[in-house]
Amino acid sequence: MSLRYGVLGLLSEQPLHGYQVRSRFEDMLGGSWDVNIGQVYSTLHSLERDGMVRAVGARGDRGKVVYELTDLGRGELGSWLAEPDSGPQQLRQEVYVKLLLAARVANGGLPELLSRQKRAYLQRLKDVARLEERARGDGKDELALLLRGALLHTEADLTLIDEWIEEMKTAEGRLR
Amino acid sequence: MSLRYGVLGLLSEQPLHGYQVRSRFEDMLGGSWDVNIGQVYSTLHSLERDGMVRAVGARGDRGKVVYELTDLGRGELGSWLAEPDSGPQQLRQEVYVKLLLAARVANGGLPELLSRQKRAYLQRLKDVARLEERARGDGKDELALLLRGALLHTEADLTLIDEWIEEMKTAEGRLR
DNA sequence: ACAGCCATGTAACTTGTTACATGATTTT
DNA sequence: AAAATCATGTAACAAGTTACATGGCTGT
Repeated sequence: MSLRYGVLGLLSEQPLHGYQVRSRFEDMLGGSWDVNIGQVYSTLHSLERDGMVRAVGARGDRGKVVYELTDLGRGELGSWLAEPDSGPQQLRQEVYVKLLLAARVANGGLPELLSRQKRAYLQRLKDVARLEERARGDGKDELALLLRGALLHTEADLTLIDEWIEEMKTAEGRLR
Repeated sequence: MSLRYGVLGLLSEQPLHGYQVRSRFEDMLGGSWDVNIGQVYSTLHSLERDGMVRAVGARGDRGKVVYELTDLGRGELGSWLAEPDSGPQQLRQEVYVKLLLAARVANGGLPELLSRQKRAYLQRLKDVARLEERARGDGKDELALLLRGALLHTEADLTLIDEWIEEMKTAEGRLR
């Protein structure tokens, strides 16, 4: 879904062809999403089918096909943007399922998994912090803000892991 | 992917049939994922095709088909559980794309979107807090921990939104 | 000439969603 | 007898990934 609206959003600034859409999208997200070029084209085709975009003019320069938003597409984008993201929190993320299952079926292995997961998060924290600094240096303020968000989320995951480890310790204590 | 491993994990405790898998899975996640029963069956079929599970015995009680883990499936589950969740932070979430696009193309509407989004998060915070209390009351400690995680993540999103609002104010100030 | 990028596309596949069809058993 | 729940499945679709095919243009 994100790519579909991403394409609409980028086209709302100016007409673009597929290859440009990809590079702008990746640029917008600081290269954190390797947008698949094949998917860009099928998204454009499906948007065209649905009357959201239209190919403008004949094939240009090197067989380029430039697309522009239709009124329908502009309206769709507008209402999507106006709507806040709700929907219940994603408990079904892979980590969560993994931790729950580990607690159920691999009780012996749980402490190791927790500490390994903690190390992975600490690494991610470093990576994200570095990316954020770079984005701020490049003057990409919006991207920097998003990376700040990623950092906050990673910190949340770390807190959760630490609390889990704590809880395991006290549960162990109760058993003795 | 989560459902695939979720099924493997649940089957590692004991053989189950499709309907049981769904109810255990939903129970495990506190009903926060309405697992589609059709998908449970196709996942079981695909796991069977890949040699991870096998139907045990003939059709029982009411046409029930009970599945059990194979050695291959047990091994696959084990290595998945042992591996921490890495992979770069999900910048490509719908909210992020939406906020970035709103900043680019709907500058006038951005403040409204931010405050609407903030209200949505505050509502989510309440919902999750209520779910967590209920889980704790029911003695579902692992689920309660996960919901605590969801709460921490929602707080992270709130912090991000607030920082964004702050940044917009100071940017406005610079323009005057 | 060749490597590498620009540019468009197709095919096969996986995960997940929605909706439907079928029938047995249990509860009201 | 009707409704709800248990139980298994299929079909059609949406979104995304991976891999491949094709050709033009640019720089070495």
